[in-house]
Amino acid sequence: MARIIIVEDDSWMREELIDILQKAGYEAAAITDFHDIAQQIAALAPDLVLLDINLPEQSGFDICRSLKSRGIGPILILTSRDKLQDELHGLHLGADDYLTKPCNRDRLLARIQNLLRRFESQPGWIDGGGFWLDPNTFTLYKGSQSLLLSANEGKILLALAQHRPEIVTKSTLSELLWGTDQYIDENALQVNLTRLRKTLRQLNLENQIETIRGQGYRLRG
Amino acid sequence: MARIIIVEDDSWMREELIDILQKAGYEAAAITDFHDIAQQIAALAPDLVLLDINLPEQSGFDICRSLKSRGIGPILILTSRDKLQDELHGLHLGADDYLTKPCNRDRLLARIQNLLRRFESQPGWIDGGGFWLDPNTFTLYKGSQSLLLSANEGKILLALAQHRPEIVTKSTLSELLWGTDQYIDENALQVNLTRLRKTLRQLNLENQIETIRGQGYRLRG
DNA sequence: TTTTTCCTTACACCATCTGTAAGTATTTTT
DNA sequence: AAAAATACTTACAGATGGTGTAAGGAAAAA
Repeated sequence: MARIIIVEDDSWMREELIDILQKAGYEAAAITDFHDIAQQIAALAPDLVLLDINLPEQSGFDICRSLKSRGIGPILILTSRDKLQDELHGLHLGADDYLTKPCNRDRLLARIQNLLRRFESQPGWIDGGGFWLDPNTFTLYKGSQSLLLSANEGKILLALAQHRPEIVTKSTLSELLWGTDQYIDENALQVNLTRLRKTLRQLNLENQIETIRGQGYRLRG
Repeated sequence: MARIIIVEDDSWMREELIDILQKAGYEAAAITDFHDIAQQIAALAPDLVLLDINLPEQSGFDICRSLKSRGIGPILILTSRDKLQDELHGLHLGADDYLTKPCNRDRLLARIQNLLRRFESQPGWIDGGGFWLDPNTFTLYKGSQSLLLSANEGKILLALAQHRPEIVTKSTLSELLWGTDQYIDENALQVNLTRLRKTLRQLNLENQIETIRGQGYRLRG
């Protein structure tokens, strides 16, 4: 059974977490000495780390990075809701998932289960049919070739790949790019589609994106 | 095994190079379509580019510059001209080393091995003292903040962090940026140092880089 | 003080990304 | 078949960011 190491300075919360996890069948333990945290965790070789981002001595972010630099993971970050926006949004700090406190028991277990499963066999790439897409860097792979997409190209293609082979409406894409489903200027979206198609053609990916007239687009396959 | 892409218009030479490299255990392939060369190479994501500077259609110099601007490298220039001016020109354009034709087999392989070692990508994060640096993406982390460095900034900071707290000479940095230890234009290096320091200041990292007068720079800590 | 070394700022060039505009092509409807 | 609606493409221009050059200022050493 998976071993989970908890880093949490609030002792009540700590005991609570250990209890929940052990009852769920995990091997759970907590760090109580907050010196050289990364070192300790590394020695314990956990299958998952539960890390509170608000620690007294050392920044949770630094610990997270230190762990990742040692190849340890996955890491599930615990944070209060108000700090989430500021600190975690769009940040590549190496954490694999995050959870806002106070946390619901079921949600916590779901996240952990998900994360453990993901870490077993998840390459971090999305299958687009005839190609692969790295959702973090927007790098497109086909065979031995690769290509870096622009931000707009990446967002569109990722949405299409995630919903493949279903239709993604134009208003959905519009909201993705400009944060509004107002969908005022449809031409801008079309231009971006043209550019994406042109880019795909560089890897000999022809006719991947199908137009559904009056609705939106979808990825073949 | 490392993938090497060859750009050489002389078909005999091309086959010869492929043969040598493949027998040496490399994955070697050549560009045969001399249209949009930089684009092709970029898509192939090579570990090293072997570039003949005398090409029929497009100037090898232009290709070299284009590749470097996309962060592709290292580049080993092949030249039959033995004009020193041209070669220095090439190196200053971003080539990482050069070789005169006709080339000795052993020397070619030695240069390649050397270059590949120099450009090996590293895993994980480098501890810079008050910050962390991702050596692959040149992302700078401090606490909850992160920042993407430019190519030059990243190269310099990475070198400093790797040798911390030792001194990195200016000629070393010059070679890192422009592929030559000639250290011709020291001002360009200083400007890049200024820019790096300014960028570090954005994360409240003051006085991290110390100047060792007459020698070079080093990272405090 | 004088000289050497280092730092900073402003400028110009280039590449990339992106939305706008205008015209073309395709499909649907009448 | 013609008209209308929808989708596509191309060219242009503004914005942004990275870079080397040039020139002058600042700091340290002689």
